[in-house]
Amino acid sequence: MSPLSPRYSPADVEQKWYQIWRQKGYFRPRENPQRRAFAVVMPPPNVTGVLHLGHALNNTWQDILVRFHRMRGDNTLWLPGTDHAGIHTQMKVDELLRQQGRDRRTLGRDAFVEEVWSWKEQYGGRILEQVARLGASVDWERVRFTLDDGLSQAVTDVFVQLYEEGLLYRGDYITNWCPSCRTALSDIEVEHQEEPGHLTTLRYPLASGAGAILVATTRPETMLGDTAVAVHPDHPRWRHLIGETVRLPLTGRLVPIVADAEVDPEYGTGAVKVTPAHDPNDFAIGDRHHLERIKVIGEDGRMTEAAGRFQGLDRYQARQAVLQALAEDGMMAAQESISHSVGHCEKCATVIEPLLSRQWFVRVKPLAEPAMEAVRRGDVRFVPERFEKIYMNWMENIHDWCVSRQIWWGHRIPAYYCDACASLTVARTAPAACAQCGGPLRQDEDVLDTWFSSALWPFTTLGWPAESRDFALFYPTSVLSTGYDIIFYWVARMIMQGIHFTGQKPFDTVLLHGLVRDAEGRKMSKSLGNGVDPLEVVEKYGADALRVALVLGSAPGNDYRWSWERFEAGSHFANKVYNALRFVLLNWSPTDRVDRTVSVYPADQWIWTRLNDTISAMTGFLEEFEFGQAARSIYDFLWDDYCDWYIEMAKTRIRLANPAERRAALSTLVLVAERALRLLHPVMPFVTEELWQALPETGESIMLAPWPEPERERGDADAVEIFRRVASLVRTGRNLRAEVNLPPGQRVEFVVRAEDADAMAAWRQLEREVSDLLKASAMTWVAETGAHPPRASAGVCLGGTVYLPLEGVVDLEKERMRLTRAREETLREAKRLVRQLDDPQFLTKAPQAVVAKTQQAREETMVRLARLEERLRDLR
RNA sequence: GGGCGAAUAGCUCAGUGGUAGAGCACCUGCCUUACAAGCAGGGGGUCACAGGUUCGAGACCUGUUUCGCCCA
Repeated sequence: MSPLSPRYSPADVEQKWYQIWRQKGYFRPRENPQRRAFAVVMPPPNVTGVLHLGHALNNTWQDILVRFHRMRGDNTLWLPGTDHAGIHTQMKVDELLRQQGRDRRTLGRDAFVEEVWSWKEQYGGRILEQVARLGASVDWERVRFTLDDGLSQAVTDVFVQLYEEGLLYRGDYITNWCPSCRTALSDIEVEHQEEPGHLTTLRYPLASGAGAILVATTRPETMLGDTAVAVHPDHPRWRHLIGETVRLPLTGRLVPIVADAEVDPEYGTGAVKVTPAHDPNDFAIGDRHHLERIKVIGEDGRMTEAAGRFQGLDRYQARQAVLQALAEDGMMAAQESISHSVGHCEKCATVIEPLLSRQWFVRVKPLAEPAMEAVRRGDVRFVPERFEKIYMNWMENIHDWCVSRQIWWGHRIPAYYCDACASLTVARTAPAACAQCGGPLRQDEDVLDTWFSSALWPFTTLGWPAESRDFALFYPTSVLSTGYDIIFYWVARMIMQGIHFTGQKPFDTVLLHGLVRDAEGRKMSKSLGNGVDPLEVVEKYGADALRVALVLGSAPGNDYRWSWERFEAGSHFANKVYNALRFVLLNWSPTDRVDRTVSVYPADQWIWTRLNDTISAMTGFLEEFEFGQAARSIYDFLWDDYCDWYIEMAKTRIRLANPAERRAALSTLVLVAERALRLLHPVMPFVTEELWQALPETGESIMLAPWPEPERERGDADAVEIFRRVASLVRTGRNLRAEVNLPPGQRVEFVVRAEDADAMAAWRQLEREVSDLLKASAMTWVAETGAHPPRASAGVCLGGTVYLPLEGVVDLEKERMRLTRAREETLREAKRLVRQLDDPQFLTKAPQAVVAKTQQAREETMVRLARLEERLRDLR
């Protein structure tokens, strides 16, 4: 550090230290099995991603934890990596090809996958480079990618094992189909939104000609695929029609009216049209009644051949055309506007088409049970705790998981089909030929859901299923830090798969952060343009400022609103710390040696006591993942205690006193700062390293320095009392100066009257400091009985009265009003305390410490009241 | 329909049963040789509402209102 510039410039500092740390291997775990392990696997950002503030927040949390544990001597691993993001990446490369006038389909699968790989090589590592800019102390030798050989083999192994255990099956079911992405999705990849729509009532004439049955639908175009009408068996209006046949309008198909208890008799007309190929409920009804499944909408969202004259129309055009045709035939009975929930693809926002298709599913319930039990018995803990309920609630109502995706980028499903004998083989390595008939095999075209491989992340990254040293040392991992929005996608599945495959939970603690929003509380989105690139913040204010701003005033699980003001405040703090140390270093001469003996000077003992308290508080907060409060405690210590009080008091001895006193003050400044920087290091790694290295007699790196422990022998309770009195005196004196509008630089005389010997002794021990802090030209100390100036502005403080004797300046009327106000306030306070201490219930039931504290407060308040009244009498 | 959260200073938010806090904004005065990205002083609150538990509730319990989110 060059102490020349009065402004801290993070840009000069941050990149330098990160490179040094990385080169020297400080980010690597010590791999000492004797030490307690602390392992975190980074939630893999996807390779298409650009860093956003959510990543910055999450990585800051993880880095705080990891640096804290490393300093505590734990065998600490933070493993980074990225995720292949199947659909998302494929879309990205599709777009790229389109710009080049090329197309995935004409390119062919192998060539396309080659394209994606080369794209990944070019851009895939960028997000990790961005993470590095935040100061993340990850082990770069252990970077993983979900499509790495080892991880891919593990995915295949897992698939095969689940299949052999009967937990994985292939079948024809209604799936959430995205006509734009052209793939099936799992239930949770569908986002439901309330949207305006129409509920249309259709007239379905009975084949017998004896009237019609009315059915209500929000999706009239699917009527072309109807294969039944269903009513509740007890429905009063329609019950008598059960068993009759309906002649379906437009198609003329004859379909039965069936009874099904699942039909809600209250909804619509109480009768529903049944389209087993296009609705999950209708599919279930179709299953129960063995109905035909007719697909009238295809994978491209257009009407199929089965839709007859509507073939080729887009599903929304078809809706209009079908409605018009029905109206012309007099089959439209009514239409009303309604609001209903519509599913959208979370990737591209296209309306999801429930479609009958053949997919692979994981039977989840058997996996969910042990995963719930692990949380129930506290084996896996959620922070904040309330998310346990959300997890449990979802797990209890879990449905089978559709894991096949009709895309090319990802882990290809290890299932092989023989067209000759229609047999299916699921195998770890591709078989040469069909085991049944010796015929040729073709591999399943589909790949697995990206989350299927992400679910294995905590153990496959450590080498599983091989019996690796890392797995033995670091699994189960310690903390999984992520946003509450992916509890279902990822956290729940990791717990299920982890327990099922390794027999152990994947992590002890799930630490959840909230969403980062803009100043108006909106989610950040590209279309709104309300996000901010964290690197822009880093360039403007530094990574330390970004980190401390993200942490200060935030709490686990709560959303965070970002604003430039918060980042700016963070940079102000970095600058404050820099300047505090700059002051120390400017006064330190190269020949000085640090005096490590215990100083008995009250100011020194006071700052050590405050430091010790801060160490205890901060350690506790970090252990409980209360990063906001941890940051707050070191922030307050450095700014309020160290800068505003201690440095100001130390200046007295540095400037005036003899060499021994000067050395004691400077050594305390250095020693306390050294420890405070260590406390701050996990939150603000760069500025703390820079300053720590500049301090005399430190070490190789603050990263390797131990986490501070309280040093009680250096603190002292009496010193705290002395400081309380001194601070009260100084505040009161400054207040007087401000009341009479004295220019801050002007030196004036103060008279201080002590109410007893203790107060006098306390003040006199630090009288030089008091004099400096008050900018006094002279201090006159008088005893209770001593003479005091009648024509003076006066204020009551803890331990006595301060007088500012200024002939002609004192406005007696104003003085009386001020004192009267103070007396009234004090009187209210005194009454409250007296009332509380008169209550026998309080005296017997409240803890002794609270009673003692209240008694002390009462005594101090009563004395203060008496002195205010005395002063008011003086003014009469 | 079920569940979860939020409601605290003008704004954004911390707050772990014991005298209501921070940052920003606001008012007054200061470029006091660490820092104007700063210093000193100041104003500003029925802790959404109503009950309850407790010696004591912003915090715990019950209900209500408003807003947000998740699930179906």
